[in-house]
Amino acid sequence: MANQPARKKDTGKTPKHDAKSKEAGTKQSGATVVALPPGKKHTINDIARLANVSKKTVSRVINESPFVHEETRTRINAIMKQVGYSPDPQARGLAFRRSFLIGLIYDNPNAPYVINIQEGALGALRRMGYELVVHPCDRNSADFLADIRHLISRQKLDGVVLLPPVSENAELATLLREVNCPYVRVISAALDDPQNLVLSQDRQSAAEVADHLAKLGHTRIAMILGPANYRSSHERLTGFSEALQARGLALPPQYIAQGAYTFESGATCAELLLSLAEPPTAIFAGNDETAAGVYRTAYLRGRRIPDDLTVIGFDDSPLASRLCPSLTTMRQPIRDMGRLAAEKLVAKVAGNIDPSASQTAVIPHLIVRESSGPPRR
Amino acid sequence: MANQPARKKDTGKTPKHDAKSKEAGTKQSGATVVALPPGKKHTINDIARLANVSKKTVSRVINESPFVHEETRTRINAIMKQVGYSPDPQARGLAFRRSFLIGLIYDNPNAPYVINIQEGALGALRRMGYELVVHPCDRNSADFLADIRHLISRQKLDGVVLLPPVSENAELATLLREVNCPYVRVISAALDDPQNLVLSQDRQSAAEVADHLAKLGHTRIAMILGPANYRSSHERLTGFSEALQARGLALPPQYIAQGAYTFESGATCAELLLSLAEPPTAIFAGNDETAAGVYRTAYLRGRRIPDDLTVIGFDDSPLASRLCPSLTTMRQPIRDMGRLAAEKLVAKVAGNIDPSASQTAVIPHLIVRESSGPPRR
DNA sequence: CTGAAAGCGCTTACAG
DNA sequence: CTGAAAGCGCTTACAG
Repeated sequence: MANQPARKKDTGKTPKHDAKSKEAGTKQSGATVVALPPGKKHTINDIARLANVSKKTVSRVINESPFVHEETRTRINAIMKQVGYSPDPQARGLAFRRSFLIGLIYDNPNAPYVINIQEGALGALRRMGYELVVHPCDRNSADFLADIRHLISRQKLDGVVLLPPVSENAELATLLREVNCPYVRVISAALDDPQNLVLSQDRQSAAEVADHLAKLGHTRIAMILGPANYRSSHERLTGFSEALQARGLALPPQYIAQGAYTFESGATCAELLLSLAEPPTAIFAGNDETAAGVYRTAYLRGRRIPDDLTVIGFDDSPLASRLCPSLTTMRQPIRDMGRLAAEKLVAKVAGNIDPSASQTAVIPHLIVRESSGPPRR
Repeated sequence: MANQPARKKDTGKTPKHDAKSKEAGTKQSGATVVALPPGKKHTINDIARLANVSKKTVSRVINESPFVHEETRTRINAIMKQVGYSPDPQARGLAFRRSFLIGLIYDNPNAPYVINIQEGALGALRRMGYELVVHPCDRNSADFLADIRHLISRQKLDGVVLLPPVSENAELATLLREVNCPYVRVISAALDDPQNLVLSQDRQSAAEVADHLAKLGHTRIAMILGPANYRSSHERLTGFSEALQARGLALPPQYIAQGAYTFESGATCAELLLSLAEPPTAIFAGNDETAAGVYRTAYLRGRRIPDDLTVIGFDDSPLASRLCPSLTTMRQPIRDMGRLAAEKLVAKVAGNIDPSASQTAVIPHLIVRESSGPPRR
């Protein structure tokens, strides 16, 4: 690399700027000026002057317009890189009438879930020149919708990602369509146009749990549900009970407990289930939090997991591997879902509705740990 | 309230606009026009026209300038409220040469910690008209500093909040001072000017743990440290050992294990400690994750908590109450720390260095649960 | 392929 | 206490 032949030395081009000399100020010496008063950023005008073109041409390079001479483009790009120029997002947004801001709207899913979605989305958004505005909210608040409407108009969000359970809110989706705000819903059932969804495949996942339990030889199998108004709860129940049935097993009503995806509800429901005359030998908890609640009850009652009771979770949250015994659970590729949602949303914002991305779904799989085993004879 | 006398009805003021009729377009009928073409937001010009003042006066009201007639202010505020006007942050930022964006920079603290800080900060920032830009990073990456420098200049961040462990990074602090970016470090030791800190009081907290163990009657007490290059690890050790000493108890070297604030390190260190000829009867794990690792080892070795072994954590993360037995731990008011950091930072950005806020520290306290008890005789 | 003019929605000096 | 002009850093039509 160091001793490349100096070719094209005879091109006849004069790379020096024929300094227009107006406005060029102190910088019209031969050498390219890089330094700037501290705290001062280069602007598009600086680049234009350095490159000896109009700011419009620089703008074209920034926005990757095809109508720029290859040589010009290369030169301008080099200069921008050299001085460390990056266009001001605010000025850009103002002129574009766009914000390059994507909202992340969520209510109450657990912390690891939010963090993972967030980091997945952030990675993708940064690459594409967007930033993320996180917006925790309360879907039961009276001004839930007004609050979000205000956020969107105030910040001129280019789009929003919705996490369950707010992703299931039909009114919110309607509002977003009304105000013409592109959105992607991370959700467990196809409640919308595929282009607005990232699907989490809860039904298939629950079926995998059923399969695992069936293979272990369990016949007295119970399930703890999530909140009745959570779609994922419904999906998991359907997938689980259908798969059991397909394997000749039943999920009788007394083995279905109404939980709430919480630790406390898991403990309470397990209490109920383990008090039955014929208690189940396996419990599919709605999620990992619920499973921890089941552990709690088993602990208090002196039931050993998995010898006396098999427990399965859902999420593979950090909690799952910290419990003793470690928890068998379904792993959701949550980070990927965040990334996918971001990519899909930006594609929509940019106007390319990629049909291949239309059926965005993600494949979870079972992580078998210590909490599941064959039923005691 | 409902039947207040209608006073001031004889003020003689005509609230109607003597429409200047130029530019007033179609809206010059008597009634105030609120509706707008869908997707179109009101601008400062709309408000000015509706209020029959210059946009500068509206600007003064927005920015709470004292130089506005009270009557004028009231009228303009009413109009803004009525049409649901809020100034465009991008235009505002561009003109102000400020972004109203605060960065949250963190590397690797656990998810609940980040979420709580985030929501605490967000609550405060929103009230003050700022938004939060979250920025997960990798402090071991080669371009760690360049990455952050770039983020700040690209987004023109008005300030940043630093979370441990990056808050302890001296180079980063130096960089921030160089580029003249206000910052607040959430940190466990006063490594900086008080106005740049929110202190987490790790030393006092660890002392409280020592006190609890002493009162229970433990004499063979061990501690698992965090990473050597984490300041909090040092603080907790100092606070713990000094407090033990003050109570006539020792923390001999063989009872000090080098952990890493992780589940795995907790398990490994516990293995070591419990293999000693005279194993400790109590272990102060560096944090809750580490405590979970201790639980794991105790579980595998058939040691019962708290009968055979007392375990104390630090953080009161969600994990603490989910473990069986539930974990005695120090609760840090993390949400408050996020709020405080945001408030402090904005005060600095706005130029008021509130001296009363200079010693911002937060008071943790011990949550006694099931994992601590007297030593077995 | 390139540029001069006008504008995005707000603000800062500068006048009154 | 109030306003007309110019500008923040970028873009969109509109011309060449």
